[in-house]
This record gives sequence, structure tokens and C-alpha cells, in this order.
Amino acid sequence: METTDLKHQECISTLRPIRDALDVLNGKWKLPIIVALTFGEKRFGEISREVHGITDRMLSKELRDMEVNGLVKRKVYDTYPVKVTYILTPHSQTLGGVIESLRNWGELHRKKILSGEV
Amino acid sequence: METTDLKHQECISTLRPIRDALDVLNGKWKLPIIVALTFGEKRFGEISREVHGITDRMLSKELRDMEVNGLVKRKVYDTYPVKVTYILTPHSQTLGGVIESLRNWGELHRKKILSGEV
DNA sequence: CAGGATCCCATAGGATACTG
DNA sequence: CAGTATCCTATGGGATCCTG
Repeated sequence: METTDLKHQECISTLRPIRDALDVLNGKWKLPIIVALTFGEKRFGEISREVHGITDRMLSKELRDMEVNGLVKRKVYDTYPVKVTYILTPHSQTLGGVIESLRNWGELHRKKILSGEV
Repeated sequence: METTDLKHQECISTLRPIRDALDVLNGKWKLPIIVALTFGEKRFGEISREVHGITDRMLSKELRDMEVNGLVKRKVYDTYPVKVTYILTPHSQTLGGVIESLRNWGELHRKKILSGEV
């Protein structure tokens, strides 16, 4: 294996975690759901009402996905009718820096594009 | 408008630049293309060979997209047959921090998932 | 209430062939 | 060489209805 191949391999393995991170954040609804849960533990119906436009199907799907990724915790109360709440996990808090970074660059990018700088 | 609505509006406007940033990076091929161009100006065919698995159609599409977003610059040489090269712009360099941030979190995330911590 | 089931459409992306 | 055109599949996401 020669130098350029080594470099290439290094970059490929660098790419994997980046893709992981992007996948966790991606899709139309994950960020809005995180925002909704930022203000505290919420029930399914509450999130549904706060994240404007989301359907029950997508909310259900995204919450399950986020639970698998350890971003939210699902709590079931044994009442009738059943009550289910979702809450952000400590792990989700570690996303703060990434989101900040994305936001800052997004703002910079928008400014440059609008000013015709790029 | 009451307090919760104000908070909500603030968060929505915060979300926009984040989405912008995610959109610029997203898709299967943008990062690998950036990696390929990191080692310097390259021709269409060279990128095609370095980014394993990409089709001409996707490469063409992604390069155009990245050009619109000011990440790459396209240079046409008036030779026969025509020679075209692509090079990363200074603006694309500003992505460095975001990518670092994504990579670090992605690695942390993977560790936590694999260790069963989440 | 908290979803699942079903159906539908739009877009991402792949395969192959073709052209200035 | 540097793409474009065409056709196809898979996935994301929406709409609607149903149920424990």
C-alpha cells in the first residue's frame, strides 16, 4: 500500500463518524423534536402539537429512532388511558456543541451567499 | 403572543441555519468529494476514480450543487478535448470546525452505543 | 391517548447508454 | 474527457383511517 492509499484510508475512517453524526441529526423532524423536548419532559400528544405539521406516524418513527440512538428516553405510566412521556437524555446534551457549530456555520454561510461573496 | 410562543419562534429561527448547514453537507457523496479535493485541484475523471462507487451522474450533480454553495470552483481549460478541474474554495475551508465537531461527536456516540452506555 | 396499518407521492441515488 | 439522457428502485415523508 503506498502513501496516497494510506492517506485515503485514513480519510475514509474519518468519514464514518461524521456520517454517523449527520445521520443522527438528519431528517425533517429530529431537530424540531429536540427543541420541543428542551423545555422538559413531554407527552406524545404535546410534542405532536408543538412540532407543527408532523404526523403521528413520523413522530412515532422519529422518537423510536432517537430512542435507539440514546437521545430520548421513553417513559410509560401505568394509567388508563396509558400515558407516555419522552425526555432528553444526558447523552443528547452532548450534541450541544455540534449544533452550535452547525448553527454558526449556517449563519456564516447564509451571509456569504446573500452578500454574493461566494 | 405569549412567552412560550416567543421561545418557540426563537428556536425556529435558530433551526434554519442548522438545517442550511446540514443540507450543505448531506447526501452520500459530498464528504467523500471534499476529501478527494483536499489533496488538491482535480479533474472530473480523477475525482470519479477516487470516490469509489460514484456514478458520473451523481458526481456531476453533486459538484454542481457544491459549486452553487460556494464550496468548489470549476475551472475550464480551453483545450481539445476540454479539460475541467475542480478545486476547494476558501469558503469550504471554514467547514473545518463543523466537520471536526461532527467527527468528535460521532466517535463519542459510537463508543457509547457500542459500550451499551446508552 | 399513543400509536400502527395502509396507501401514495416526491426525491435520492443507481445502471446504462450516448454525445460535443 | 466531461458530462447528459433515460429508466429504474429505494427511501423519506404525507394523508387517512384504525385500535388497545
